[in-house]
Amino acid sequence: MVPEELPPPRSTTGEALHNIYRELYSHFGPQGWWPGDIADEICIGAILTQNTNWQNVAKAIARLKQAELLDLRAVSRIPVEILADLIRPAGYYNIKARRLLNFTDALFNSFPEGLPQLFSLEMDQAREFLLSVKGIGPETADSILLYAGSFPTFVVDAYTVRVLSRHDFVDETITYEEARALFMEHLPHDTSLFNEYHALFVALGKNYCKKRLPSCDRCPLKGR
DNA sequence: TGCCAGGCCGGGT
DNA sequence: ACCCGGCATGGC
Repeated sequence: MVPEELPPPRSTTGEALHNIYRELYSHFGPQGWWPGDIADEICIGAILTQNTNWQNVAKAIARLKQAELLDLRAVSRIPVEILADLIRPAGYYNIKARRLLNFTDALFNSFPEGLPQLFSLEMDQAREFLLSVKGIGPETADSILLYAGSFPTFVVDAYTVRVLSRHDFVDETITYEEARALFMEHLPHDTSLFNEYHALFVALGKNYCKKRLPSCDRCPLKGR
């Protein structure tokens, strides 16, 4: 969603969140995360990228694609040891292989038709289901809902909290659900807005708001 | 070279 | 309800 389409904010918090979005968007432009990718690949990527650089995840995804396994039904049939070896470049490969199979097992047991059936639920119910899978926490669940299911849920990650706390907008000890509620309560529930906004936080965190080297001199949010 | 990356779980307080 | 160690590869 382009910032010009934002409806007028109804609170000072909403206004601040609008302004942050406008500034990030004008600086980085639309990010277009996972636009044409199929839902299966997005779910797999969401699990593989847990605490991991996307570059490494891309290597693992390429290996799965090469093996014709970029597909949840196919993944569900692979022995865990083989899967672990395939995704090795993503790091934490043993635990992530187990998590991928936890997900496909739970998915096809509860929803024989797979993702379309899961995504036919109400968002909160689909979220509950995802959170019940061992290895899927709130960020992974929200990523799957937003980027694979096109549900309007806000994805909070380490970058989000770091950016907001560096600019004294929230305390750095804020919980996941608190941070998510901040966005859900003060922004329109729009999938394309939440898609871009999350990706913009990542862009800022990677390029300016790094963990070390707080060289915020050129930060687009400088002074906010 | 060491630090970091688009978290989450399990055991201990 | 928090806190912390473990999980692992590859890039800068």
